[in-house]
Amino acid sequence: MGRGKIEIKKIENPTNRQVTYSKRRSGIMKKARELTVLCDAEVSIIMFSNTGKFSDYCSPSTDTKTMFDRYQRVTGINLWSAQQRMGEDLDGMDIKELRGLEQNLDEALKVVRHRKEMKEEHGGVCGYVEDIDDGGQTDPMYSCRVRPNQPNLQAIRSYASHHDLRLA
Amino acid sequence: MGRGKIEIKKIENPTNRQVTYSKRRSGIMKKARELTVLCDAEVSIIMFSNTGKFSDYCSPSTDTKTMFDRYQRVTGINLWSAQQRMGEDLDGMDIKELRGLEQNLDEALKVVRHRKEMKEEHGGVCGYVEDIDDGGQTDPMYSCRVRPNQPNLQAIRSYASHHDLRLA
DNA sequence: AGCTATTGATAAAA
DNA sequence: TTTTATCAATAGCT
Repeated sequence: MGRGKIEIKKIENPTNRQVTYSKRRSGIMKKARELTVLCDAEVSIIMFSNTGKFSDYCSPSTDTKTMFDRYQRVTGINLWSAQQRMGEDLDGMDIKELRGLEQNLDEALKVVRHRKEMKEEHGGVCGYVEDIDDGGQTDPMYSCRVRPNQPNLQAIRSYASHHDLRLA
Repeated sequence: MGRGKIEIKKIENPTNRQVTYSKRRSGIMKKARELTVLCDAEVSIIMFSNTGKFSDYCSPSTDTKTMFDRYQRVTGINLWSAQQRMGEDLDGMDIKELRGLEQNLDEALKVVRHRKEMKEEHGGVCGYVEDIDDGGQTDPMYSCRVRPNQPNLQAIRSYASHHDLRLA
C-alpha cells in the first residue's frame, strides 16, 4: 500500500528499515486498539525493533502480565486437549506420558531448588545491576537493569557507587 | 476499508462482531508477520475474543515466554529511567526512595518466603487440576488446567481418578 | 516529519 | 465463505 508494491523480505537499507518499522508499528498498534473496541477483545502486543527499541500495547481492560498468565494457562489446556484429540485414551498413553512428565517435574524442581539455594546464599536477595546497551531504548547514557520483582537495595548501592553518586 | 466507513465502537450485533473479529485478527497477524520479516523485528501477540477464543503470534526467531521476560526487564529499565528523567538526582531522592524500595523488597521477600513455605508443606509440589469453563476454546467437555511449569503427577492422578480413568 | 499515488484491508452483500 | 466496492495504510519522495 504505497507508491509501489514491495516484496516481504528484509529491508536492507537501515534507514528505510527504520522508517518502515516506525510506520508499520503504529499501524499495528492502531489495529489492535480498533479490534479491542470494535470486538470487545483483549490484545497484548510486545515488540522489539532490530535495534532493540521496545514498544507494547495492551487493551485497557487488562494488563500484559495477566494476558501472559492467561496465555500460559490456555497453552497448557491446548497441550492437554491435543493429547485428548490424538485419540489415545489416558490408559494407553499414561505409562509413557507420566514418565515424561515426571522427568519434567524433576527438572523443574532442580531449578527451583538451585534458585532457592542461590537465594539463601545471598541472604534472600537476588537483585543485580549492570550497564547494558539497550539499543537506544532509553537515554544515551548508562541504563540500570534490575530484575523485575526483585528491587534490590544492594544493587542500587552498587549502581550509585559505580557512578560516583553519594548515598545518604 | 469496506463498503462503508464505520465508527470505532463496540459492534453490538454478535454475528457481525464475530466476523469482524475473525477478519481483523488475521489482518493483524499478517501485519505482524510482515513487520517481522521486513524489519527484522521480534513481535509477540496474545489475544482473546470476547467469547474467550485465544489466538497468538510470535516471531520465529523467539518465543512468547522470552518476549515476556524481555518485556519485564525493559519495563524495569523504563521505571528506572523515568525516575532519572524526573530530574531529581540520585543524591537527592535516594533517602526517601531507598526507604520505599526497601519496603517493596520486604514485601517481595514475604511473598517469596510464604510461597517457599507452601511448597515445603506440600512436599515441593504445587500443581493442581480443576474443571473450567474456557469459553469454547477447547472441546465442549471438561478441560484440565495445570499450572504452567508445574506439571504435576499427583494432579494428573487426581484428574484421572475424578474422571474414572484407570492409570497403570 | 508531511505528501500522494498505490496497494492492501475489509464492511457489506451474496 | 467468497466477492467486490470502498476506505485505510503506507512506499517512495521531499
